[in-house]
Amino acid sequence: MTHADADQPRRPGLAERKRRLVHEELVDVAASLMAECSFEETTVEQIAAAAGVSRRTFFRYFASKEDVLVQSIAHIGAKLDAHLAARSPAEKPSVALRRAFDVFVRHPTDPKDVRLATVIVRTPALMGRYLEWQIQWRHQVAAVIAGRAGVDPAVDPRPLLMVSVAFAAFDSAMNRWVAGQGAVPLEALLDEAFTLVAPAMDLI
Amino acid sequence: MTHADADQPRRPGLAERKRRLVHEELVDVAASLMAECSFEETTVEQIAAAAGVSRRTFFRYFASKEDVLVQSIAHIGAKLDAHLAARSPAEKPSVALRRAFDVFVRHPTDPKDVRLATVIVRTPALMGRYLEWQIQWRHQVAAVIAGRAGVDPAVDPRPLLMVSVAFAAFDSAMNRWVAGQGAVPLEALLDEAFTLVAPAMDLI
DNA sequence: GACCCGCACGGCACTCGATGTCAAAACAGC
DNA sequence: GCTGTTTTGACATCGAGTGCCGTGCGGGTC
Repeated sequence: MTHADADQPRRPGLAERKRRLVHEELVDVAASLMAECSFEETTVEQIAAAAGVSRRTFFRYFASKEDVLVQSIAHIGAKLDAHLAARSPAEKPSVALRRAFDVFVRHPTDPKDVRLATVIVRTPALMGRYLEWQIQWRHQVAAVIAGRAGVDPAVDPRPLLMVSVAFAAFDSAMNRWVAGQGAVPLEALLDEAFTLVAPAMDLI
Repeated sequence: MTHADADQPRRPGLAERKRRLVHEELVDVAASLMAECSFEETTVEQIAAAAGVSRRTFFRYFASKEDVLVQSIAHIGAKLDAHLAARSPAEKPSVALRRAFDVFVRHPTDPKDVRLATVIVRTPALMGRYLEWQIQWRHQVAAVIAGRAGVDPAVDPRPLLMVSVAFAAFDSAMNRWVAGQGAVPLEALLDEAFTLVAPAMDLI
């Protein structure tokens, strides 16, 4: 690690802060290596060595090689349902859903986010893992939508369908965002995509 | 293999027919084993042994363990764009897309299809691989949609968005289909889902 | 029938991702 | 400085996936 451990080790506990540092370093090193070479060509051995830890330690921080990059997005997506639940039930679903996806936009745009998204989008294996997470989110968010409409998501297909359309819009925006290398703000792309498919999000 | 090689070895060539037989056997055995136990617990060793071939031969038929099940769907999905291209350009996109997805419905319903879909849907790793394929299809089908509307899919986000909505409807129908174990015909579920989101498929 | 060519198969060895085990090291609190 | 807990690294193991080579089988030629 670095030498910057000499400031106040007070608040979050020193061990915890070190752990976060190693975590961050692994993500950064991995994204860097995979941006240069491909995901497949980059081995866990290389990532661990570049971060200054052993291969075994790598797997104590991440369950799989894919997780090094996907976990960053995964923990953001886990907050989606909470953000949707915080919106007023009076809002139209299309508006509430659009606002819930603001959890993914950062101000100002972090170049590392663009790099991360780029590597994921162009690597089928990583996209696969990301989409696995998306399925979980879909059901969670659909449960919230069903709740505010007072229907049962197990028998009524509309909540999940509405949410799936929202994710289709999100993926469209994300793809255009990385295609333009982050030049066009993600917010604008989200607005455009969500507006186009809004009718299919207001099924209830 | 079996002893049933004594009929006319005329048309497709004997070697080719033997190869198809082994291919089919591997898919069937794999789906059966993975339906009993889980996908992860089932090893390639077991599948190969149950099919009467070596582990090495298994990988000459399938590039990966996931492919044993996903490849069956993959080769169907590869025909999607062709079926869409065969529709009249006068049709509304929502109708043309709905009809294109008829490539996935089989008459009568094959119980093996339901089993296959069930294993895939409930196994995250397999869903991931399936969704990787879906991304390819999305772009192919979007190219056809863009072509019939005379727009450039590289700059206009609408074709891909329309197709993504169609796949959201398809996935919804597929999920309900396996949830009901094939009792409700896939056609009816597709009709219902496509009707609900039709407005978002007629963007051009 | 003998020979040869092509091809699919099996066996072996190897890389790499992923996991369990264990001993040494780093840390926290006393 | 000592002790109990946690973290780490080294080793071993398993399964997925791949390259290489020898072999057996079918088909074609003389």
